[in-house]
Amino acid sequence: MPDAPAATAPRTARGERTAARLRDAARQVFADLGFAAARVEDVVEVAGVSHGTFYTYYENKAAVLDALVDETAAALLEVAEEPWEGEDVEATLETVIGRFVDLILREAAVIATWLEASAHDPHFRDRLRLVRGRVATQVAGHIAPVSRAGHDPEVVAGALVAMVEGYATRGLLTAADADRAAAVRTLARLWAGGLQRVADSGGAG
Amino acid sequence: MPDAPAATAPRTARGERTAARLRDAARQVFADLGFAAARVEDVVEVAGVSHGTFYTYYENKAAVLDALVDETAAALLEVAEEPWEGEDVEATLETVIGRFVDLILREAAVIATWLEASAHDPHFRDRLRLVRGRVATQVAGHIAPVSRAGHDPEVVAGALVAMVEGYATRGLLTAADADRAAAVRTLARLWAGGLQRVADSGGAG
Amino acid sequence: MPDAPAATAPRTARGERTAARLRDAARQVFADLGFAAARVEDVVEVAGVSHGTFYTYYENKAAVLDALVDETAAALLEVAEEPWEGEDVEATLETVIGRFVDLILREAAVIATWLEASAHDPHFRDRLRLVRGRVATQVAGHIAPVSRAGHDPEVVAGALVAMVEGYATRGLLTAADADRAAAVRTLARLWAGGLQRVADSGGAG
Amino acid sequence: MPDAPAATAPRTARGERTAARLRDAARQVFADLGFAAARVEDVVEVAGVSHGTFYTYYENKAAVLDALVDETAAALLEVAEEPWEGEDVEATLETVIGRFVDLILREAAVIATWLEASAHDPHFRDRLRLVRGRVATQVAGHIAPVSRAGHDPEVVAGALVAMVEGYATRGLLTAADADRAAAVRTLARLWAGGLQRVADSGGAG
DNA sequence: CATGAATGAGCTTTCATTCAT
DNA sequence: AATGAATGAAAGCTCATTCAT
Repeated sequence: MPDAPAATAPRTARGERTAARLRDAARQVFADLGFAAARVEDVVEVAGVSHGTFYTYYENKAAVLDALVDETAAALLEVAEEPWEGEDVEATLETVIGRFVDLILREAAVIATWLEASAHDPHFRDRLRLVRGRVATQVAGHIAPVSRAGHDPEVVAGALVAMVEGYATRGLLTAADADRAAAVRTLARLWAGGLQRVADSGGAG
Repeated sequence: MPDAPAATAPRTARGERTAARLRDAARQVFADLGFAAARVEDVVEVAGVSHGTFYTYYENKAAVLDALVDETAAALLEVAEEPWEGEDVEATLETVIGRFVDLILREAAVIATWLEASAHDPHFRDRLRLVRGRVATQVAGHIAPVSRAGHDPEVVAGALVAMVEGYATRGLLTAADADRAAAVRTLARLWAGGLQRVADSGGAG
Repeated sequence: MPDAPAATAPRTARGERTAARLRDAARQVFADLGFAAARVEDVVEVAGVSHGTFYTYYENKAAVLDALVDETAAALLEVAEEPWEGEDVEATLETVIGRFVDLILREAAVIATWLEASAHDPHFRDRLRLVRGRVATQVAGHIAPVSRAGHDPEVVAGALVAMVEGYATRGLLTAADADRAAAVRTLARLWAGGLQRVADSGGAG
Repeated sequence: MPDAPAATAPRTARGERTAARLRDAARQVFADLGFAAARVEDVVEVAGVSHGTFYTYYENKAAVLDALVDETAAALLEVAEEPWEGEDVEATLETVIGRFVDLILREAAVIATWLEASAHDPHFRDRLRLVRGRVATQVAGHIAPVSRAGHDPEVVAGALVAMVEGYATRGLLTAADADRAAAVRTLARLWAGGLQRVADSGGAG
């Protein structure tokens, strides 16, 4: 990562396939065991390649996670940058929140591992801060108009984003699709009501 | 007898003091390095005892964390069970949220380590689920009256609790006390507005 | 996958050579120090490999011993299953006993370690019982014809086998080959005489 | 043992009782776990005394075993020195062998531990050789008259003693008393027959 | 005498990483 | 590119032994 020059980028299609197999395997192993407990051996076993091959493509365990985080972070930023369209506030929020919830559920394994690695690795901590900050700033831009002085839009946005991320990562939404839709609707109502309140009242109370 | 574990509960005041020193040291080391990177040697160094002494009181690294989690979990449940008093909804919420935020900030190191350990250790994952569930249930009991059919009070409570926990654990609140107060006020407004909205509208709309 | 043990069977000729070197080294170290006092480090030092390599092929100290016991047990059963040929009883017994004595002397190191390990490890105790039982049963089959009612052939066989095993493992036979031959002749006479006596007299007398 | 001056001999009746409790506990723990796996902690737990108390009476684990071996060795030598009385050879042998078998069964735990410790501790190996040698010499003295040139009485005695010791320590005799008596009778017949044979025929064959 | 806390040497085991094939 | 054997640093943990109370 900061100083990792050894692993060569795959030059052939076969090489790219192997690298992808390793990423997929890592995603699965991290989901099952977490980052700390996962061993390179577990990853290569699932990927069906030999031990040495791993190091042809990735410097170390952190490097695969970093590659997975690349994908997840890009997807998060993409969703964050999509426009908020629609007349009805609640409907708009439902759409936006739905996108985030879907993405978070899809990337749950990577996100959980990312959070775990952040606990001891400054590199992942920094990336997390960066992405969370960008998402919050984007959201803050959308809600700024409705927020009066006294309530920092970044704080409001941070709190609302934390609500969605927190709820989605708790593992309570895995089951039926109806549950997901109902929860998203509830989250949208909470956002809408909360936003209206901070718009109506200033910070002075 | 055949497989009696080495670790025993301290039988004298001196022993209890040593165990407490180890817990304090662990709290600090976990905060600095995270659970995965922390070594037992780091803990005993900070505690100023020998390597073997650690194992007199704790089976392993996870056992000290478990002891710390005992304290934090008890504190969280205690706060969750305090009554919600006061006429004004927002003022009440501010008090309640303030208590949680204070506690979470005070126990930030343990909570962060607990979350990290949950990624690979089912024991900590279970404890986390249990405590979060109990807190959400308590909150759900308080807000049920204002929640109409169509919005599961547990979902609403879970989301609001996630917001507070998420916001407080992001490390954005460490600085000035004024920041903290303002953030708590904002969170209270978001709760109040959100709660009112889910009370006014059913789940169908 | 979650709990795949480190030790694997060697997949190449080079690996098999290394595993064999480790077995040879263990045999020697066990002979010199006994099982309890032998350290894995002693074994790898003699084998001329690194510490980690040991664990590539054997889970632990007991696993190498088990591999050595595999060989010794097979050799014992092979000898036990050889036919008893010859007209003259004493000559036949001398041949058979000679085979056992030779084998026991050759495998003395492994047998002594096996006995030692049996004192605390049920696995080795079970294997010992199994092999001793099989040998005794084979011998019992050969002597049954000369054994009258009242003397259980298994008891007679067990006692005679114990005599040979006991005598050979006492470390009194290492010196000259003439000593060995004389001792074997004495043992054969004792068997022959004992067998004739239990054949002539019933159990009641 | 060779150089162990620290542990003081108990001076009071209470002290002697504690020392005896420790010996009894050690006997039991050694029987259950073997010498290598037994820990001082296991012994003190069974004895119901504290960890430190152990070292008031015994230098270390080997010292308690040595104390137990003192008792067992004395009992063995005492039996070995008893006169062989009786007209009938087989009846005499039955009496003598019965005494040994009884003693060995009674002291089985100590003997097994003694054998185990002999594998790596020269002190116990020497004591074992000494006692076995004395017993064999005593037996050899009794059987010398019936043994012709060509069969060393010490070899004959060693083999016969090995038969009894081996049979009695295999754990096949624990059950009914009738079994024991039958086995002793069989062993006596085997001795008698073997002895007669080596008396009738010289070493030359 | 008895207690049990404290010590620390020493062994086991793991696993990321390198390297010869 | 791929393989898997070999390495060795780093922890983990145990337990005999000492010592303050």
